[in-house]
Amino acid sequence: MAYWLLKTEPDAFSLADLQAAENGTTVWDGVRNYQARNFIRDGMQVGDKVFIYHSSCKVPAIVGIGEVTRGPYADPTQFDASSDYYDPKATPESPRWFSVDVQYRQSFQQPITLKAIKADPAIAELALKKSGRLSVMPVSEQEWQYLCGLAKP
DNA sequence: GCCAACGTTGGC
DNA sequence: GCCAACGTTGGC
Repeated sequence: MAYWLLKTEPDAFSLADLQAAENGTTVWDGVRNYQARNFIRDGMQVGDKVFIYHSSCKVPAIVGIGEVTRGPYADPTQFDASSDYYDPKATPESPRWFSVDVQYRQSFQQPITLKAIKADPAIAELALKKSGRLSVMPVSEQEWQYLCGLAKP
């Protein structure tokens, strides 16, 4: 079992939207970055825990937790010509992009803000601090436990 | 809305 | 295979 951080823009899809979705579950589609794709395709497994991070908003923060409940599998939007995420070079035989299903687990009473994360030397190695633009990134078990402690003081 | 960081594309 | 141009991300 591994731990991850997934970014989402709350204006487009928030943790509350995940909670409200059917079965509290959504397809995490539209990842179009190779490094992020590799983490999904080669690293993610059913049962993995994910932090949900809100980006491009007033208070960027880790706001809660979800769990991988299916996948990884080929991102269906890459084959959909009407989708913003359509990729004409992808085929079902050799898909280029991958998705997982993510199910809602919990919302933090106290979100862990990017400001707090940046100011905390205990998590200096967190990928979020180092590679600001990656939308899927691994989190170590130590980082996971530490951050959960911050969220529920 | 600005701009820095950085990934991707395409000409050579 | 290099690298300049370009586009996107995302904090502020």
